[in-house]
Amino acid sequence: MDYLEIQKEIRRQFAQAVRETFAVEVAELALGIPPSLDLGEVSIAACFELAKMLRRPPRKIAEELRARLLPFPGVERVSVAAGGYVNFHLDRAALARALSALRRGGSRTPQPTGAVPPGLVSPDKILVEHTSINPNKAAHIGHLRNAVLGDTFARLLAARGARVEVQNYIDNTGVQVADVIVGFLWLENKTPAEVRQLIEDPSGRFDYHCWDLYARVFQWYESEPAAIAHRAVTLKAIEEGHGETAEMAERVSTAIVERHLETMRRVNVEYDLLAQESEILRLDFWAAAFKLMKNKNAIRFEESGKNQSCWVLPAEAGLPAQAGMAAGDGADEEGEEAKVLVRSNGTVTYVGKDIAYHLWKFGLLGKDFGYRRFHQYPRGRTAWRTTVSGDREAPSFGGVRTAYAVIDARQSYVQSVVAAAFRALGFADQAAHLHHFAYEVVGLTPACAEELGIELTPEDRGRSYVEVSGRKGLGIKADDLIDRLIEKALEEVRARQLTEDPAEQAESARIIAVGALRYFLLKFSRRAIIAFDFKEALAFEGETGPYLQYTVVRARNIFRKYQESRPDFHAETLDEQLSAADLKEAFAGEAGRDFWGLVFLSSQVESVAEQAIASEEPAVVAKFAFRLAQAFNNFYHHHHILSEPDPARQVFLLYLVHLVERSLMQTLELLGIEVPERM
RNA sequence: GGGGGUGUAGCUCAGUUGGAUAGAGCAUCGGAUUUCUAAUCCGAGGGUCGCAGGUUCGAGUCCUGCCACCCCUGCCA
Repeated sequence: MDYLEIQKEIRRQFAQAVRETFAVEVAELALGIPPSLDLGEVSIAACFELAKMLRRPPRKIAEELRARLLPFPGVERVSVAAGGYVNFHLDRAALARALSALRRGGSRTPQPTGAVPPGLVSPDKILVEHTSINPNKAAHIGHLRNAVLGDTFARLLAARGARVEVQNYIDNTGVQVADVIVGFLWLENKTPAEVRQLIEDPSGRFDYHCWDLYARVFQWYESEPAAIAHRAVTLKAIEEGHGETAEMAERVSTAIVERHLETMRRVNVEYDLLAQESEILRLDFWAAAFKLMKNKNAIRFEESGKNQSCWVLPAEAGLPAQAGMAAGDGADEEGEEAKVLVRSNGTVTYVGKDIAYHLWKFGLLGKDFGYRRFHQYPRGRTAWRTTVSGDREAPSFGGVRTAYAVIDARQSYVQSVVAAAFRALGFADQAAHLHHFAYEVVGLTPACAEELGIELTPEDRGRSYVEVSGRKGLGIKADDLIDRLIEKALEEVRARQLTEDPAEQAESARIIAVGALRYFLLKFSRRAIIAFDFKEALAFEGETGPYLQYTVVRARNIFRKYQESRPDFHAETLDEQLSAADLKEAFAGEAGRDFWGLVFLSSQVESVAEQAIASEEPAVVAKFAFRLAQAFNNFYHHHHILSEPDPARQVFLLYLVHLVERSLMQTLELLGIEVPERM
């Protein structure tokens, strides 16, 4: 039995013991870990609760239960501690053996992939939507946080056996794209041919050009308010989907999407499907959703009032209370406010389109996209893109029972509107499986902002962070940051003189830079606002990705060196050289405790992954990886393995190193962090 | 006005669903390795867990009321 199985068994048997002894049920039995390994590995505090119910001292209850719990497979003994904790002391040799089996043959973490054969709509498939950047300019660090969180979450789900489909929503017909097109047409006076040339120019960076252009368009709108009229005209042309303007928008947004995919590929993020708003429009997804909502009376046409001539989702539908001003001023404001889905001019709002998209995700729309291949990743995955008429050999997408949408916390209200619409339609079950994976934005520390040449007010300087602004062109572009990280990592790699080969140096620098970045973005819980600071983000020491990578390299160096004189050696066979009695002895007593601590920690990878999924918190895995690495580094300092004179003990130490290396490696794969050959 | 979030060491943050003696990293100071690489390890100082009540065997964690900061509250997306 591995750790997860033992936990499950303890829950079951403890509940049963309580039932049989006291004829009461314990609900949601929480398992803990005692403060010291001497007190056991699994603890239950339920007896304090039971004491009240049974009117008996908790310690007595614990004692009574303890007697009933043995024999227990995988558990050596059960003890009662402090006022009434029931603690389980696991059979160390047995757990180590189970862990070896679990870690054998390298990582069995399946790659997240959602490619399901056509026609096979899968209710157990899980959809993760992330990234979803407006395709009108280069990606920035906030987008990286979204993508890395979503990608890591998808990896976690896949590692726990789920079939995962990763979608990236492309709002290619929205205002933000329109604004950039306005810039090309009226600020730069470019013809479609010239824009195409700009896209294809290998010496420039099209996404960076758009970044600046977008900011210039906003300056223009501010200095000449009349100019904003161009936006509506352009947007209308894009939505209608024909003519030169629409073609330009299509070309520009596709070029930007390609840049985004490349940027994300650099940080080990891939997608299965790009779901585009243009197809939601062209294939009348909205019309289908609209009809559905009308038929089920989920929405209402307003004859009067401030939303006159609009179709709205009424507040009664269960919208969260956000509503208007207090009625005290005598105005005829209503206490509750409805959400407009169709404007008085007949156009649909963003929320409306999002409802249609989400209905499709759950297979509730009765319509489907066409699909065409868009990008082939080197490791074999294919990113598909929605089209009007599709490719016959395309796999099926959507039609899931559970969907996660990684969207920043500012959009919580809008996301709750989508769920409310689901409930109003009678899709309560689907609404409950529609998870808004909310995370906080990335800001800049005032010092960092000033370093970038952003002028700050004295008030701003006092804040812990300042907001980035795409409209002002203020922020840190993802690729610039990655470049800087690689540059710094390369300096460090060269300084260590481990290799002369420039290709290996470059590869190591890339891996280290990406590891540092991904860990930096993952180590904060998703509700924390990250105040970005170059010093912290570029750190390679302490609680960082490179620290984790270095730990794995250290472990591997031991084997590398050991193997030099023993070419036939295989770490996989170490397990066989140790009997149960050997293991039992090695983990016993004062001396064995630290060894055992390493194994016990290593055995928690799966349990930590489950916890991260349940709490939708990838940081849990990041923190765990760091703890495991720290424990190993401490061990590494205290035990010199290659010079160990006792051969039996040396085998055991090698065995430990191997277990930790496999476990840490598996954890890093969950985090999307690679490990270089040498560091 | 209403809804949501946050408040823990000088700084940046964890805190396993209410449990056993509040923890890391950075920064500061002091130590360690002729050895499997120091991108490492050990140690020290540093805390009114925003404030005040409450709930109970037990509260950083839950409930109430304040205070501070942030976000949302569009016929923008």
